[in-house]
Amino acid sequence: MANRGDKRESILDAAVRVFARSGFHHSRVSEIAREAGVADGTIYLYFRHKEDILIAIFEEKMAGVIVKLREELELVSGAEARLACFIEYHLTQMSRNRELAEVLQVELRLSNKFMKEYVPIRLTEYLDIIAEIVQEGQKLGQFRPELNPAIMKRAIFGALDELSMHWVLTRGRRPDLKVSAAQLSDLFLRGLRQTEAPCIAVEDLTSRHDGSVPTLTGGQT
Amino acid sequence: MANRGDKRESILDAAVRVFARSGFHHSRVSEIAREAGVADGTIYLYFRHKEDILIAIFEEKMAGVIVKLREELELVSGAEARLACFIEYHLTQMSRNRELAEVLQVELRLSNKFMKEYVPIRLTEYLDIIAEIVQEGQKLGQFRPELNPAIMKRAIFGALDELSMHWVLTRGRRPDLKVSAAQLSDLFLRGLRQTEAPCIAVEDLTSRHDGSVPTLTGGQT
Amino acid sequence: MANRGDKRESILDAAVRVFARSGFHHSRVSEIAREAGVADGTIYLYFRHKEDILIAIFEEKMAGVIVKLREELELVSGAEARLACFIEYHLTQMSRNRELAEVLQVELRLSNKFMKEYVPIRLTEYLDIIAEIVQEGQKLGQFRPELNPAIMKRAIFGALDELSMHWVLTRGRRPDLKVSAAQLSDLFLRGLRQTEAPCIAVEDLTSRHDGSVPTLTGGQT
Amino acid sequence: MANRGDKRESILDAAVRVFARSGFHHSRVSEIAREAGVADGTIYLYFRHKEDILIAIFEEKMAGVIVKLREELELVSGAEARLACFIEYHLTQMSRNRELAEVLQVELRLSNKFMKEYVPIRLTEYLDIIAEIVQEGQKLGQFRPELNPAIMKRAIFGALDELSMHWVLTRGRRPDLKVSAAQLSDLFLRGLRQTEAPCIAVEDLTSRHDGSVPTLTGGQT
DNA sequence: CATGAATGAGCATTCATTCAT
DNA sequence: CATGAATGAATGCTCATTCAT
Repeated sequence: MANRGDKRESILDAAVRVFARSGFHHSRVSEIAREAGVADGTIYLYFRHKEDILIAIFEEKMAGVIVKLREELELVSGAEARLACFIEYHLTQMSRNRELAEVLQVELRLSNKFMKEYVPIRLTEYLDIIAEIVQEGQKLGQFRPELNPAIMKRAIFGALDELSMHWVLTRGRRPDLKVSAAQLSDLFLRGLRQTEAPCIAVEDLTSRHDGSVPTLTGGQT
Repeated sequence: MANRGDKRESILDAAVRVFARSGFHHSRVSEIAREAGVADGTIYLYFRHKEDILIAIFEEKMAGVIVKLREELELVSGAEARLACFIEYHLTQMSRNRELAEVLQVELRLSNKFMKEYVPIRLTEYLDIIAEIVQEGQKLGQFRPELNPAIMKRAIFGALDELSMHWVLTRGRRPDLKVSAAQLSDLFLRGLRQTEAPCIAVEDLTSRHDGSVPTLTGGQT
Repeated sequence: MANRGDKRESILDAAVRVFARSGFHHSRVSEIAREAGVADGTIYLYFRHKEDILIAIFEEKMAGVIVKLREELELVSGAEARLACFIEYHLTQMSRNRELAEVLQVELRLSNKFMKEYVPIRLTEYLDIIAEIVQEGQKLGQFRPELNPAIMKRAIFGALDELSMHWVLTRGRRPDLKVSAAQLSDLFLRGLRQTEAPCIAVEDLTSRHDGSVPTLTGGQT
Repeated sequence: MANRGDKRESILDAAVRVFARSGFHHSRVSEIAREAGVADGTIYLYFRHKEDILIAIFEEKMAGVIVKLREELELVSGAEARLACFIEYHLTQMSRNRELAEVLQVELRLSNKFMKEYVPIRLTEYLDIIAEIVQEGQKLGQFRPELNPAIMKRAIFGALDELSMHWVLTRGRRPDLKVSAAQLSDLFLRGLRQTEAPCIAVEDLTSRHDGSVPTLTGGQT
């Protein structure tokens, strides 16, 4: 524990373990302190309150996830492949680190501050990666231009998140996330994809819902 | 307030107002009691804990939603139209009752008991309606049989839920849910739909992920 | 349950069982009501409050005890034999009815009202029986006149009560109350008894403590 | 209030005053805190529950009483004189500190935990001092060997306790404890004492109760 | 007399946070 | 920087008792 960063880090790591073990609300700050090997008061030199730790876990871990995610995406070319890569990466993270997944999926959502006050910079960044991929696909003519990337990013993230949540909350034999990833990729890629020879049915459908032309972004971002 | 049901109902209604106004954690049981016009103790004749009220709100309101949803679905024929109907119905509910939406989307998730101990019967039922529609489409040859309904239901619900959450949490000008519904319908229907003449690309995609044949349900239900 | 007396009686009996089982503080009035087969409110037609039941148990049961005790004492003649009879009778009651003994020895003392507000008519009566025996012995020249019956009655009752309490609170193999009775009789009779030829030592002792003559009643009654 | 011990002590002293004034059940923890000049929470750094304070008062004060009692007993020689000393000491304590006596005699007994869960180490120690004196007297041939010290200690303590309780609960002119002490000493010493020339009557009495020889200890300790 | 739904007073305890050292 | 003893706000829930029927 040579420098400031290390102590902060050890508190965060301790918190992940404690939160995963006891849940956020039942975790005592003093327990995190003990687990981290520091005094109670020391924690307040690095974090403003208990929920700050939770949010810091999210920010810090998400930052790492995003960096690695971008690296993965670099290795793949084409919007389709990249989206599939994103989906698989997201779900793969779950099984990589059970404790962290538990904290990010469940405990984080139990925090008032996170849900209501916090502006999730990293989450926005994460979602925007999806939007970027969608836009890239649209630019290259692979994905349909009439689909609003701001809505697509939430649809795709929502699907991933729901499946992740289900996986984390499942006791006993968990669903195979490989299969889930394959299915979601299949579903979303087909949904997004530009049909070489657009069928009449598609046009009908689109018009049936809002009667508007491809630029139906609805102002959402 | 003639009978038992009425008193219970008035407590639930009061709770929705109070929870939406102050948030679950900051709501005092005594405030709910005052708002409902009963004594504090009376609440405990109908509910075991404060969180019980929250869960009852969910169960009760969902039960109503499900009944009306099924009625709506009766009016529409064909898996495609029914899925579109479902999606629109889900998002439409949000704007119908802001207070209730706030409670169900945000406050409910802040409850430990709900997230961890509660077995969400109504939610399961709700999700299964999606699965039924998907299966119906598969049976009729409209939707691709290789897609696992148990995964699809979560993907679709997750997307709806994420967009709902975003809508509820947005301060200021909210996204147009009509547009969101249209986009989601478009996305998912295309994703699910059986292409008359399956393109080679699709087969490639499927095989790329798991190399298996259409029945990749992965044992998930 | 033909008449008023019966219902009152059944409530008292139920209360003894419930108090012995759960302790006074943990016993719910509603539980006593259920056990007695009456409605909660009915109890308040016969008793003013919960502690009233406890005190009524004491009064009622003591009344019976006193009646039978007096009958027993009638059969014996002589102050010495009567005191021995009293002692044995008191301790014998314990093992007769475990539940009642538990309630009278332990639960009753846990009641604020009993300890502080209640004027224990029956207990006074009970104690006075001891005093009467002592006075009888003094009148007949069997017991020493310098001993104050008002103090003796408390000394003897206190000894009996402490041994009873110990017996009730003992888990496992309980002390043999027959032996205790024999020892107490031996102790107190010797202590009270007029020695034909008073030894010098006794006079020394008495004078050592207060230097007064035999009539040291100290005004206590 | 320089150190830890002082703070604990001031809480105990405050508690004695508050308990004596309002009774244990009606005393608020916050009132004790105010009286002691500490925060409510501070009390829980030194005691686990409210009842813990009560029990600590007993343990702590009894420890002091026992120490001083042993000192007093050192000054006196002979089992007889020592028993008389014990009796006088016990009753003298009452009038020394009215508040403490009130708490130890009345409030303490109103505590469920004290009566049922607590193992009274100090009380046992206190009782055993009586037993030791009795045994000493028996060894020296002053007290009758057939009397079981384990029963005697409870008889003597019970008598003292009953007289103490009566004294504490008496409103108005209280009995003179000096007189009570003298009477009890007289009673018990005569009861215990070995008669130089045992009268026939005594043997009769002993045999009347159990027909056994002097070793009737009944296994009690 | 009997009921039992409704009442509402009452408070110990926890634990995040602070700050003097 | 680090400590950890001290703080004190904050409230859900129980259950004896009532009283309209």
